[in-house]
Amino acid sequence: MTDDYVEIARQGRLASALHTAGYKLTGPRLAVLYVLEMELCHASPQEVYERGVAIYPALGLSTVYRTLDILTELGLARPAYLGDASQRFTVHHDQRHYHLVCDACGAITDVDEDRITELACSLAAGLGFKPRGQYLEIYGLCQHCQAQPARPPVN
Amino acid sequence: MTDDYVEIARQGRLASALHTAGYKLTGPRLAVLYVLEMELCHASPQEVYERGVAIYPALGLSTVYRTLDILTELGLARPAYLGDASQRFTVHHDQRHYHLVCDACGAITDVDEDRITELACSLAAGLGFKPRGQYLEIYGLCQHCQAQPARPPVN
DNA sequence: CCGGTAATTGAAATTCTTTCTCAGCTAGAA
DNA sequence: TTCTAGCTGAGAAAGAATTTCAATTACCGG
Ligand SMILES: [Zn+2]
Ligand SMILES: [Zn+2]
Ligand SMILES: [Zn+2]
Ligand SMILES: [Zn+2]
Repeated sequence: MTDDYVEIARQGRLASALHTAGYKLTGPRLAVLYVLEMELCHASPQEVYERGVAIYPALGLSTVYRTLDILTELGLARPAYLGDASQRFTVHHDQRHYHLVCDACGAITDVDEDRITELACSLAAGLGFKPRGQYLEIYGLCQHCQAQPARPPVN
Repeated sequence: MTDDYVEIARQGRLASALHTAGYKLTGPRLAVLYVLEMELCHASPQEVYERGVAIYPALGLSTVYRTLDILTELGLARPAYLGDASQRFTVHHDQRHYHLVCDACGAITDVDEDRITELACSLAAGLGFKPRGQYLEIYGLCQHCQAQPARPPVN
């Protein structure tokens, strides 16, 4: 029923990583993981909290922050500024993660491109730097906003 | 004497851009520009403020924020999270800007690499995205910290 | 060189975000 | 079922960023 999220989240990639690392899979935590995995992959703690409360009403904001911290520590999320230049966003990641961020509507498109990965790695190696993860953000106008003369389609 | 900063800052790239855009070149503002241009290219507003006060004692923190906002608006700086995952950093930029960020000591190394630029542009173009600027962050361990077993050399 | 004026300023208040503390609760191993 | 280390939410606190406002100032035009 309304608790479906527990089973779904429990089977997810994030939950399994937390479990492997020795963290308990509690209700509040699973709600946060569910939100991150099924609803928002690019979100501020506040947004995660708002969605999470809808799923698990007793959820506290502290738990959202704590869970995001754990995910970051495990390399499953990272803090980033995407566009709005002020809110703290945390996003899923896989050691490498490339974004197209629209200046006009804020839309974020994930891109996967091995060539960038290779190039970045060889570049780092050439400078004696041992890379752990890499993130590229390309800002500009999405296809939709290039046509539109004016403002945001969403929000 | 102690006012050298005014002339130096006034002749800088940032001041000239602000002037062109119609902003006044005031003492406090020039102090901030001086700091950004001559002392810190990757800094938090707080750090900019601290250095700025040394140059222009009456400087207010609000002015630092306001100046950083203007620079961002003009595309001369950008907000970013680099490493510490919590402080707001603003950095200079030139439409493209690539960083090596050390997980251990926090050192930030600028890298310029045309191949990345080309690759990113062609990638974006292929997806109908019109790029304006691009930023790559590679996290990992700098040469120094690969050797060291433990903690930060700086700070 | 000298006003006049709109832009800019710092301080303080305010708001927003993040972290900390702590007493009670709970997942999960045994 | 029991036990306990780990986890929880609430509220307090700390930190960052923004807003407000009366006083000041850059700089254009005269
Ligand atoms: Zn768009
Ligand atoms: Zn993404
Ligand atoms: Zn280092
Ligand atoms: Zn840089």
